[in-house]
Amino acid sequence: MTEDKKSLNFIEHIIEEDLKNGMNRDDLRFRFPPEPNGYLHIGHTKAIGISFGLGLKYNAPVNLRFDDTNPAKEEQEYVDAIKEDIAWLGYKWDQECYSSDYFQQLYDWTVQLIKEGKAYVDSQSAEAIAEQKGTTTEPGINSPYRDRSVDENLDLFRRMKQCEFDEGEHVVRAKIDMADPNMLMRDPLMYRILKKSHHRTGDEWCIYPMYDWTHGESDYIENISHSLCSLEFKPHRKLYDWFLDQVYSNDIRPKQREFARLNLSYTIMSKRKLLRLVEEGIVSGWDDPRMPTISALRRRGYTPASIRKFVETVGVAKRENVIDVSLLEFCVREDLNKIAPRVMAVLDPVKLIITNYSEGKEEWLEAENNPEDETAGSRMMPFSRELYIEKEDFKEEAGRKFFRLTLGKEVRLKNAYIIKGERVVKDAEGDITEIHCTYDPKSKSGSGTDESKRNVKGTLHWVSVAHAIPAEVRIYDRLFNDEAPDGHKDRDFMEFLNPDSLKVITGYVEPSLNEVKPLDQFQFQRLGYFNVDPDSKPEALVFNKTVGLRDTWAKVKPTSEKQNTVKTPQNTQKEIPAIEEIKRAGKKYTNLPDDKREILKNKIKEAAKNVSIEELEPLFETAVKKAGTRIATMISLGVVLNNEGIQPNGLAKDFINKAIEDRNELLQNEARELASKYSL
RNA sequence: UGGUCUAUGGUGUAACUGGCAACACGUCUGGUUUUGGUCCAGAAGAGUCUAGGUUCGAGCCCUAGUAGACCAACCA
Repeated sequence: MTEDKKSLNFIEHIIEEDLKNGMNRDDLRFRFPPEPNGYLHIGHTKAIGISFGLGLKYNAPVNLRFDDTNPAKEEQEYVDAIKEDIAWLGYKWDQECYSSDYFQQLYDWTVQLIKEGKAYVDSQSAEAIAEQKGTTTEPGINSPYRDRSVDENLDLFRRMKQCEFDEGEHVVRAKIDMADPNMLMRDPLMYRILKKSHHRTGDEWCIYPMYDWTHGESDYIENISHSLCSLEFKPHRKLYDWFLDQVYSNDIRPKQREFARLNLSYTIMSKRKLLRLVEEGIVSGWDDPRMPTISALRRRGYTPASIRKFVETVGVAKRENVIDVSLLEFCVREDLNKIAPRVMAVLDPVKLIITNYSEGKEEWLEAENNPEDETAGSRMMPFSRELYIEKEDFKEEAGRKFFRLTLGKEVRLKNAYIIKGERVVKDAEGDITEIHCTYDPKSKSGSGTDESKRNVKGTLHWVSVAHAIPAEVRIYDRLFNDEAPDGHKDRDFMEFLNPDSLKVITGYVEPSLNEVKPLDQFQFQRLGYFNVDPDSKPEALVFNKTVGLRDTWAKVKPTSEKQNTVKTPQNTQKEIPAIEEIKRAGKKYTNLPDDKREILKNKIKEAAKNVSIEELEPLFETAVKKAGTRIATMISLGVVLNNEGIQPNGLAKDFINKAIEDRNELLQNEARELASKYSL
């Protein structure tokens, strides 16, 4: 427990503080409260990771609570999917709860509030109520029903429950304050009539409690100590506390705290928008591997561990954030690198013929399954005269940086022999149909000869034409071309769809893959991580590309050689005006140790090259106050004068003269130097 | 035209009650390597939104700005 050196996030600080102030460690309890109205996505994993992570850290129970107060949107199907996803992620909940379990308790509490004059039945239309609500800048006005008698309220509320009224005829409201600057406090709705069948309570109820009235009370009922949610619920906290005050006696008092939700670049998280992708057939379903849903990630080959690592790495804070997908990709690669067996697959084949290898001969060569895992063992791979290699791995002529096969150059076929490119056969269009090469029989991998250990620059993967299994391979790219597809006010996110987000090709995989099962994961060597799609059948294999290997070659490749690479955003350095740079530097100048000061001084000089004396002048005045700014300004002045070849006068001259009197030695020196140079 | 929240390298998160800004990803070198992967070593990159103030000393405290987010669903 104490060896946990990692710094705490702000929520953990709050908990530590509570513990220090006397809260019992055993009273810690958390919850994850999804509404079962859709599938969980990567954004939810943050909330899941926070609450369940806290549970793990403090060895505290975490409830899974379905916030099912709106039968119009919720379905059992989603409940099941959510449970499956959370379990798959590897988290264990303590109790499985439902807000609907508390409907009776909530009803009873409402009766109590009505009796205390803190709630009333309003019989106006939704429009009228909205109109009276006021705006953010003007207070609302009281409902004409606000002062109904307790008895009348009680009677109406009872009859609402008996389903004597139609939807919209009456609602129950809390009597708080129609002038509160927080709109949520202006007599918020507690109940509405909904004549819908609920996935758990059926037709038992026709009045359903609203979120605000339900959430805090549910936390209270379950003895939740810390109720964590995303930032948009911040304004709800006041109401959360108000409702809690009405029923609170002296038990654990739940605390709502809010964190910033997760945003991922190049994707969208809104359930509504994701639904649109599904309904309009842009994707094949909620688990289309291009979707950000957990089920899609699972199908695509992401591992639970990688997602948990991702959430942990992303951290928890209160400011808006956009996480780059490259971090998610890093997390899967890191995990898969350790566990995914290596195999060979050629996805864009060209035939390679070894002319000095006997026709009809075949050899079975040993190949290790995972260099990162000694226990993974090895397998045998068939080798023969005709192989497939990647088109990309051959060029008739290439520069020194191309480590792959060219005419007259040697490369190694991984786990096999060293070969040398001899000639190419082309079709009528001039496209290469065959590459002919010769091999060095003494160079067989693992044979122990000197030749077998010889190092050549390049190593290629390959499969034997006669033995390879054709397979469908689905290659995914990001669904959107824009970093924040739904971040544009005047443009629909659908405009940013990437037309090339899915490519289906036929590849050739080594024969050891003939017995794969859905979701098995592999590294196709030199290409990336792939898994077996549930659509796969023994006679028709289907693979998904989870993520490519980190590819430093792709970056140095001349653009003409690149194909279909997606433009990634450049790491643009923030542009800071030179004068701004000088001001900033000055601010810190005197606080720095000598060696750092020297670096800073050079920076100032560099910046000053782009500054004119006019731009510098305003600094003379502000410089009077701060020693650091004075000296930065002085240094800049030297550069500027020199650049412009002018004599300092006016403000500049005064500044230099004053500086000679300054008690800061550094400044004095700079000033004296200038003074003597321009003989002032 | 109100209220609430937020502001630290390209991105994300740190910095215990004020003490010369750290970690991860990304980027760039070099080494190892029968994966242009992994691994190892190293580098560059911010002076903490702006302007003031308090202090011997401010990313942390105060004031005023600026920018962004959220808030007026019988949704959660």
